[in-house]
Amino acid sequence: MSSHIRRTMPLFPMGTVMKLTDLSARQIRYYEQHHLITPDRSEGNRRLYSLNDIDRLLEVKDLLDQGINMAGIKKILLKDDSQAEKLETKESSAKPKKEFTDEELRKLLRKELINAGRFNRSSEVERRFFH
DNA sequence: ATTCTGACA
DNA sequence: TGTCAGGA
Repeated sequence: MSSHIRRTMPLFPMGTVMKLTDLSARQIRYYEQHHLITPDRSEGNRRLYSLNDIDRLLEVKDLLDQGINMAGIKKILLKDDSQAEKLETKESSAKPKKEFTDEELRKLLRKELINAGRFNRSSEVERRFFH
């Protein structure tokens, strides 16, 4: 019931998302313009992506690798959204999409924690991935 | 060093 | 989509 805040919490900068998804910054920003993702912004106007954003980008990459164009991807993903909303409104949300192994996340997140941890000590992130 | 927006030889 | 400029 609070997993939502976790998956929507703004966590990673562009560089990390690029490595995690294997997509270029250009592509990632392009998909945002097409409303496939809506990352938050830091005070310095830097994009901050959530775990949901990562999952969404990986779905986009899958469809892309399948030869589907932006129009098709939008149709598929935006349809998923309307369905997900109807489910949430009905109390029954089920979206188990863990595309990463804990090791992968820990490795890529360690650097984030070194920085974020400096300001946000013993944060939600640390408890989630290192305990 | 990293990311951002706008633009296109 | 890549890539470069000019800022933050």
